[in-house]
Amino acid sequence: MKNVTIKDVAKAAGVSYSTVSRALSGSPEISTDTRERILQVCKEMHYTANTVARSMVMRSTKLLGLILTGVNNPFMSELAYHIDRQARARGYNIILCNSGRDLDQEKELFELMIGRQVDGIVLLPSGPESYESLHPYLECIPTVFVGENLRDAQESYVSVDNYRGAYIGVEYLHRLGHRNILYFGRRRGSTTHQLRAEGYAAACQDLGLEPQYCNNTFSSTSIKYGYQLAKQLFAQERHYTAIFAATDTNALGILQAAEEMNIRIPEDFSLLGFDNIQYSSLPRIELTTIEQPMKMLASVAVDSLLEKVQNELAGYSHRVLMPTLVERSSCRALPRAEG
Amino acid sequence: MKNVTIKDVAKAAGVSYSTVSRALSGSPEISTDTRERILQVCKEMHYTANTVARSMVMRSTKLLGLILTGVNNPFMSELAYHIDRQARARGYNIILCNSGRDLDQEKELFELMIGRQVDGIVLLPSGPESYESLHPYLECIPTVFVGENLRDAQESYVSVDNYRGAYIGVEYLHRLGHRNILYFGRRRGSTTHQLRAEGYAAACQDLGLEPQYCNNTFSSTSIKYGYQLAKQLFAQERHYTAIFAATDTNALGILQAAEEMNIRIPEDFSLLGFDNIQYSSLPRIELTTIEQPMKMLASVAVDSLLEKVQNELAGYSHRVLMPTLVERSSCRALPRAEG
DNA sequence: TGGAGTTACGAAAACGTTTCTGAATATTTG
DNA sequence: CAAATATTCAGAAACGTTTTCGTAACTCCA
Repeated sequence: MKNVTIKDVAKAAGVSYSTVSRALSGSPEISTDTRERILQVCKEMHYTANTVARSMVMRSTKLLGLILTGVNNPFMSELAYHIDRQARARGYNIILCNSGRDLDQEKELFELMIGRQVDGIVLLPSGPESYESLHPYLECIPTVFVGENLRDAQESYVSVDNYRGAYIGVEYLHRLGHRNILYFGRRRGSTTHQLRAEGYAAACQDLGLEPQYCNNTFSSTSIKYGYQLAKQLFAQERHYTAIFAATDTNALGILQAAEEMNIRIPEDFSLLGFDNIQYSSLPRIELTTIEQPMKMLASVAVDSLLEKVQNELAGYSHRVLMPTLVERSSCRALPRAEG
Repeated sequence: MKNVTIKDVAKAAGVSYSTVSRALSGSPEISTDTRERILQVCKEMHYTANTVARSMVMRSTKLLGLILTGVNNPFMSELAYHIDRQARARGYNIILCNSGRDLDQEKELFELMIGRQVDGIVLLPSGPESYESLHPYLECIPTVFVGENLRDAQESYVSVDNYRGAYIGVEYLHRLGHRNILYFGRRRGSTTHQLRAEGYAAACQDLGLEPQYCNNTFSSTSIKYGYQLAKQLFAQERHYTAIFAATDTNALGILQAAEEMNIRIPEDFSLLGFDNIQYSSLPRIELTTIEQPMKMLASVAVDSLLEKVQNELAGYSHRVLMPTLVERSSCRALPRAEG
């Protein structure tokens, strides 16, 4: 079962090795009985074709690079899972690379992947700067950006409609009777965040609400930053009945700060997140949130990447998916008196 | 920047392509000035070596297969992250494959990886059956099992000392004054679970405690199963002051059931987990648990795999790491009267 | 200055496939 | 039944590298 090549099979079957190749690839230029004889010999000898050699001549590795900032992030690991499933269903395998949210590493990884002759790259970018930073590579290798909204960039991307997501979030809180909704989290830095903030502002405008923000508009998206910012926030007087957190991780930080300061959610105020990472559905967390359809995101990402791979002149495509609200128990309806 | 080969460089530099190869590989059989001239041309032409072609002749792809049941599991994604970091530091990339805890898929993936000529495989197995099931492949390709304790199998593995982990868990609860500790979760099916149960039993014996189990000894490790089993359990009278859950996911299920039935933790009973997945450190969860040192696990796994890869006749190695207790807020000391 | 030893490089083989070209045999057709 | 056509296979080229082998050209010492 070790290192048996197509030549060994050919010798054993008494044919030339090109004939074996034809038998294996299902070419019509071969008689049925010799094909079956060869297939039989292949089975007996435990022949496994050498994909590397095939890649050389076919000029296609059937490999996709998956470059992300860190699989240990629950959002990314979920995406990675579905991307692998979808890719394998299409006959591809994926090479996983963690960039650590570092633009230089990201570049290095692109070079590495290009050297490895991957057929395409699925990129969960470090940030909006990635597009600029990777520009020279993008014309060498089919790439699809996922998660980040590239707007009018000349490159394929798949993302959720962050603007609309924020909008329906505000609508939901409004429907529950909330009239003072604080937006918590980044408002610029990435298009994702910018669009969410814009959607929030637009909904407020349309519903006649006064937009409210917390002072630090550049905080990171980690739980810890959410926690620190929330601590600051809770030291001040509350003028809101609901908080709309820009990400679930931010919301988790809020939860932690609230816990420490004996603030009850949703009794003292409602909390709405964005993303629906796995954490959010855990017992005692039960975060109401706007969901990114991860499986669909992954599926569409792979599909539009492969479209580009298989059709040189396919150009780029922008796919924007609809987010949906998932209700759990971090938001409550306000009594009529306050509405 | 597209498809420039070593021959193109050679032509541009006015040398044979073997000379270019020598310049790139740092061979001493070349004069310093031609080397530098060639390197310069390489840079100008944006030459990137074709790793696939190199793999063919070197008979090494510098690729490792990573086969696990699902990266969307927090334990695995954490491990995957560190495995990638460690592998890349050693000059390897990893191909990620999700087996879905399906033995047939696992086999298929092994065959696929062997066809792809990966240098070795890191396997987070579907279960203890994997060893038997994969036996024919294991002699074809260097493999290291991680997480699962293979005991006296003739194959490399890296795992935590599950027996000892359970033991120190019981010791800890005993120190807090608990004398009635219920063991919650699987007791057989995987060596991991078997060893944890054995460690629990041994500690009870040594400390003069009566071991207690819940009836269903074959439940799965998911949150949902933990939840269902806990619901059953809480319908009965409590004879314990602490529960030792076999896995953090089981503990999460317990938390959920307790929440629903208005049982408070740690006031009504203490809860101790095992694994220290990321979830466990979240606000409102704050699970005290026995930690598996993931980073170390990953690092040792890659190291012992590469040892096997680089030295044909290295044989196998068994590495067992020490778990540690991490205290959060799901356990409390019992008042003296009860101790 | 001539032969031995060293240095620097070109030519060619090899890695394991796929596929193109051509030829031998089998089959059909006028 | 001969000629045209189809079918089936062998041989060889190609993919882009690394490395072995061979050989010019150079260096060194007598």
